[in-house]
Amino acid sequence: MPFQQEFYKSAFSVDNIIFGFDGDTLKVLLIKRREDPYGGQWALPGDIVTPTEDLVTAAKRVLLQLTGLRDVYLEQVHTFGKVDRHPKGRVITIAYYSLINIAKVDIAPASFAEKVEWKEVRSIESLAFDHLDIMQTSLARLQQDLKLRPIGFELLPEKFTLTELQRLYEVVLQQDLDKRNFRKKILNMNILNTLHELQSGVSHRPAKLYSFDQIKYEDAKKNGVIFEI
Amino acid sequence: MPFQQEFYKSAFSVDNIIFGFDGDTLKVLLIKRREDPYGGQWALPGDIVTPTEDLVTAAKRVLLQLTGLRDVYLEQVHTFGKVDRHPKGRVITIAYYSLINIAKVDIAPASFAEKVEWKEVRSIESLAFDHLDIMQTSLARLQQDLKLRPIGFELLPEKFTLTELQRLYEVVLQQDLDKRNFRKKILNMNILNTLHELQSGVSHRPAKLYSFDQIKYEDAKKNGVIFEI
DNA sequence: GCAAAAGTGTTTTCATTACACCCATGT
DNA sequence: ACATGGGTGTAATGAAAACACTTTTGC
Repeated sequence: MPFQQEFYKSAFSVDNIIFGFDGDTLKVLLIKRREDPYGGQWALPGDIVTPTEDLVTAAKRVLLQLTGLRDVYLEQVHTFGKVDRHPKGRVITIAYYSLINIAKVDIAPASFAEKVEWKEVRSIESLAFDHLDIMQTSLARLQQDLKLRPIGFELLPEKFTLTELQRLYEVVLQQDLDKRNFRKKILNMNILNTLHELQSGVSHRPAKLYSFDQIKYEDAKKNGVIFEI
Repeated sequence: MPFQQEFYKSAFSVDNIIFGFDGDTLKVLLIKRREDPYGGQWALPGDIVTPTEDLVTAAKRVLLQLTGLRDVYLEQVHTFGKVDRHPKGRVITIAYYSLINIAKVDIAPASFAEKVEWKEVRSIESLAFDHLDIMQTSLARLQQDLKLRPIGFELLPEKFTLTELQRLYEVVLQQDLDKRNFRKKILNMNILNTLHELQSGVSHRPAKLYSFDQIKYEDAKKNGVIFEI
């Protein structure tokens, strides 16, 4: 550890809450820490922000290392800075959540981690540092954002069925939604492209595929359409 | 400047967006900086967070210094950390907004400021550092929060009239509201005490005074009442 | 008695909710 | 032919919006 850090013992880091959806449950990407403090425990991936790097840049760097993905939906959540939150010194951390299409990712263990794994959000009971708190705060924020912004699509493949979309909302918000009302609401907003293409490989009537259209969304917004689920 | 700071040139600060309402306009407390960088310019009050101090503690300290107030409504907004946002080195800053009753305050210039003044939010066109951006982000957040949480009262005297409350909402949200509908909505929530006391010193029919009741609010919330304006 | 803001209900409009059956495909 | 999820419309309900006149006080 360089002298000035040893002395001043003050630094800032980013922590990433990387959400993924596998069609059934909401997951978050965790690492198993190799070293102390909290060696062997599950934690959120994160890293110290270097002196010449913007906060988002650092968050994107961690994300790229772990998932190989660029251009990912990223949102700053909150900054956690309790004096004693890190046993080795003063580290305040800025939390970012990101939404990724879980199928696109082939996760690669980073050097600082023994393992990297998708864990079901609902099953997580403890994490290193104050990461459980951070994760819960981020989840609450995701739930809030999901209702008011068209970001759910970030968690799905580019082409998706309305049922898949609905299921995503149900899982994240933890509430059941009415099928007909849900479809009406989404389709009336006019923010989706109806692809003239069907689901395949299912043993029932295949569903129509849709994709989110950013341009349509901007247009709709101009015309006073307010996204809300 | 101590050696390790000179060397590492990395620090974190808090900046406070202190909102006040004078019955007519929304104001924010600004300081005129005494020293460079940005000497002579208006800025948000803030300070470096010491190594042994929590973030909220630092924010409260700045607030106390400037206003003499403790126990103030305080909310973390966002963290600003662009590499070049501070000309003297790397300083990331955590923004907190607070809501205070403007009448309670006798503002005291802090040592680092030439002047401290309430400025109309709408009239502010530039500030030192990235403080304009910070202020605008905080205002947007306040507007959002004001609609969904019973925090408007924090900006008013303990006893207030419904017209005052309505005016506050109109000014902050920048939209007109219907008098009867507004009253209906607020009173139906059952979160106010009707004081059996009237306004005095006005040259028209005096209005009833009300106060916000936290206990009533908690009760209402339990019964499924959702605060929304 | 006039100016100024306080106070008060009803109707209309619109958005949300609740709800059940036929359809297309794979096995 | 049966199992599985896909796809569709209407009526009922409740919340939000629109709207105008009387009341009380100070001057």
